Amino acid sequence: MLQQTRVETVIPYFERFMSALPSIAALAAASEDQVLALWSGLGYYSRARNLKRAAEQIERQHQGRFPESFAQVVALPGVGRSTAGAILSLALGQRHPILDGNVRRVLSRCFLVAGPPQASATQRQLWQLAERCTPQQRVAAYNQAMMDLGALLCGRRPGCGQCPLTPHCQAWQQGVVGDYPQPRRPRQLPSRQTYLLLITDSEGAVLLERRPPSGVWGGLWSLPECTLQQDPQHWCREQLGLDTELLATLPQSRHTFSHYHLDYTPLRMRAHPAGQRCMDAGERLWYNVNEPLVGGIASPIARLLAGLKT
DNA sequence: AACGCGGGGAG
DNA sequence: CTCCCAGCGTT
Repeated sequence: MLQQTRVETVIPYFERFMSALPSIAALAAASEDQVLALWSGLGYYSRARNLKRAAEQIERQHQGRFPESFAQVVALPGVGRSTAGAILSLALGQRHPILDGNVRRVLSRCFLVAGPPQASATQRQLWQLAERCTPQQRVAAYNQAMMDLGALLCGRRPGCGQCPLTPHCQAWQQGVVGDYPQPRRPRQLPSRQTYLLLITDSEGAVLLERRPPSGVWGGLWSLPECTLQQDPQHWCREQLGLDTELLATLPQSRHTFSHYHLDYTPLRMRAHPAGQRCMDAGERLWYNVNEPLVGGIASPIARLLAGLKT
């Protein structure tokens, strides 16, 4: 959960998740829908699918006991070098470096590591520094301290006056702390437009459909979409076999992903009871918005559904 | 080496 | 608005 996500954001999700699925066995046995429902709103949903796969792998390959070697831990789905190092150093005291956003910032400033942050040369240099700086003793305390330093003092507006590393920090000695690490080059995000169809039946249930297993919002439940060039009612008849009437056009909103903008216009539509064939192999369902989540729902979709609650 | 992958909080 | 967060997997 903490990959690319702030601690304060994670805490309530973590509490809820651990209450519902308190063990590796429970997670492995849970449905992907339940796991995604618990993850809904956190983003980067492949983490949730990988976490469940990791639990299954531990059950199958490690007899349900969490592995304790680096090679076995880093082989778990969704666990890379830094996460494996964090798990084994913090939980078991093993000597492994970590390199998250906090450590990257501290090391970049301390040792004047230039270059684009994502470039492999920069990465290699930072990992080498992380390895060389990691002590033989008290590794858990060291790694935790590096992350806390990056989070509390060595952030966007650094508090060098209180930092214990200033005697060693080259950026501070040269007065160039603000220049490190080098910022990512800003990218121009493309935008995509769509209608989101809020189709309700005579009982007020909303039609949801499952998104493909890969890509944005993979495996989550979402609303039917059609392009602005298509006629929504015609589209519903052709694609869903539903006779509909258009009730209202809601204001356009923008949802920004890490790599594009989604400009969506929600349409309130009512399905006429005549045609009800739109349940394709469990990939579509009529959802009562007053009931608990049936699976993962992305935040913008959840907000729209919440607007339908009675 | 570059890209895909969410959502939100802080400034 | 912009920036970036306890990064990883795929191509």
